[in-house]
Amino acid sequence: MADDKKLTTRKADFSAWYNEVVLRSELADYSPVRGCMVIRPNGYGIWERMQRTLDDMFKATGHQNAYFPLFIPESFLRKEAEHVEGFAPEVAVVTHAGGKKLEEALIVRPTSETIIYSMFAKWVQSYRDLPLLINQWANVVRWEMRTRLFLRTTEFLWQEGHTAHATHDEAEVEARKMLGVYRDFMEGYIAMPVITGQKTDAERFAGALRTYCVEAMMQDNKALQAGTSHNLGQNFAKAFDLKFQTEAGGTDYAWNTSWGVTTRMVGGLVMTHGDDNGIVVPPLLAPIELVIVPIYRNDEERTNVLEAANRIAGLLGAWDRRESSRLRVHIDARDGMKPGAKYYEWEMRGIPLRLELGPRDLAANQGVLVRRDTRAKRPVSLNTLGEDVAETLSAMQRDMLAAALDRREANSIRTAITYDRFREIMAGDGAFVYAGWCGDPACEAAVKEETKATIRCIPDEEFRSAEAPTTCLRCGGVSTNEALWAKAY
RNA sequence: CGGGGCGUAGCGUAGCCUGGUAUCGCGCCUGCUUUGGGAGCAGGAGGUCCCCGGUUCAAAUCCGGGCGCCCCGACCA
Repeated sequence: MADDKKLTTRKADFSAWYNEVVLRSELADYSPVRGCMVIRPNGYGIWERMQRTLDDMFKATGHQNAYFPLFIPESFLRKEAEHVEGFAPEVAVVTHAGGKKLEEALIVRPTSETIIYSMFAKWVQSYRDLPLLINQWANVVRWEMRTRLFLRTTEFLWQEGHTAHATHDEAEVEARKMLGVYRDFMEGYIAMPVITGQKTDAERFAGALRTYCVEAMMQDNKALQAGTSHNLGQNFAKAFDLKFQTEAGGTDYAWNTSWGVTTRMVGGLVMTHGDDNGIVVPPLLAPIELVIVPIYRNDEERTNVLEAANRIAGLLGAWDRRESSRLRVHIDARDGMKPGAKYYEWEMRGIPLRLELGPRDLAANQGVLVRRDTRAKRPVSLNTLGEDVAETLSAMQRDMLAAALDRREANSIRTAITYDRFREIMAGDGAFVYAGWCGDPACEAAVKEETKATIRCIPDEEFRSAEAPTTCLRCGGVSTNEALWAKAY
């Protein structure tokens, strides 16, 4: 009777654990169409909070939202040579509509560079029209071979920022700035520490000059690319004739950037914080921060406890945490379900705090407060509950980031190792390995072939080792870059 | 696309070898008793056994064909 209630443990089978926990916490479900998923209210609630937070951050950095169409003329994709090569294999194409074959097939956007820069070309004439800073929230479709809930689905939700600038350097600053926004968001809200850095040519976005990324370590020591930001140079501007008159009176092609994060972040959240009891949602992203579970043995107690629960929920809901947001409180008043069963359910769903409230507590003017991350219980006075809850939530938010950071560093290797040792590590538990690279794509490819590990990025200064590696991990030649090597999702 | 597994009630499954009343658990509904870590009893609802064809008096079961899904690889946020 017990076994089917327990999750497969992370240790036994991380991949099976992930699938089960996503389904059982009701974040998402499979759809009738292969590779697509339905995002259920629990999952969408987290996404909505991610969206709202990021959207505010984009606005604060001067961006405006707009919306561009789902369908793009097939010919647009072909205008940028590298871009079409990168995306053609995974593009869904509409050939028939309105009962007729279309004269020109339409592609379902896999990303919107082509349609957006073709429109920018109409809107930009002068340097005075720059910079143009646009973001859109949208769905995109990429026909993937193998899919996994949230991590890789045929259709996914994302935001894509697209900007146009007068100079290369200005575009570069923008690309780096938005990478910083992503980092702040992931560490500050998802409590998911990331390494920032630059992609090698092999992993660079098709059509970009340079691609920057944020990479996070999951609990199986694999890397998750959680977001990317590209300096597109003038590649798309040239393809779509996005020109402007310069201050000096000449004409030049604009410099573009694009940057995006997706619903994949929800998967990152799950694999960063989840445990064998379910998911753990960081307080700032939790649709419900505190659930009150009333305990009673008869109608009279039920009436009293629920009355107290409602009073408390009302007070907490009005509790001002200085940023003038309200505590998001839910009372689980379902009858005929034992308190223990409710505990398990809310733990599976990762709700940050639980307040157990029974007759004995009321008599003592207290409740029992339980943290989801540590599952630690402690009695709290009802007189100071607002302060206690607010403090516990911020402590939990901090502790979750710290724990994830500790785990990442404990599973990172910065000392020089032989290639044989590297192979052992990648065949075993995996790790983030900081090691030298000669710069030759052939070495990078050979490592991938032999170990499944890839260069996740050339880490930014702050993440590099105190002493730079001197030799290439694979060939032993002179290292030109310190690289972060890991297996990836 | 290669390898593996699986399609039987909402979910998980037994039955298939050896053809004959479709099994069990969870969940769901009703009632009563319960409720401080996954409640108990009683009653009840729920099925194109993935699809099409064949063999047979009779097919979940045997035969042929198809479809779908999941897992592992090659491509990718």
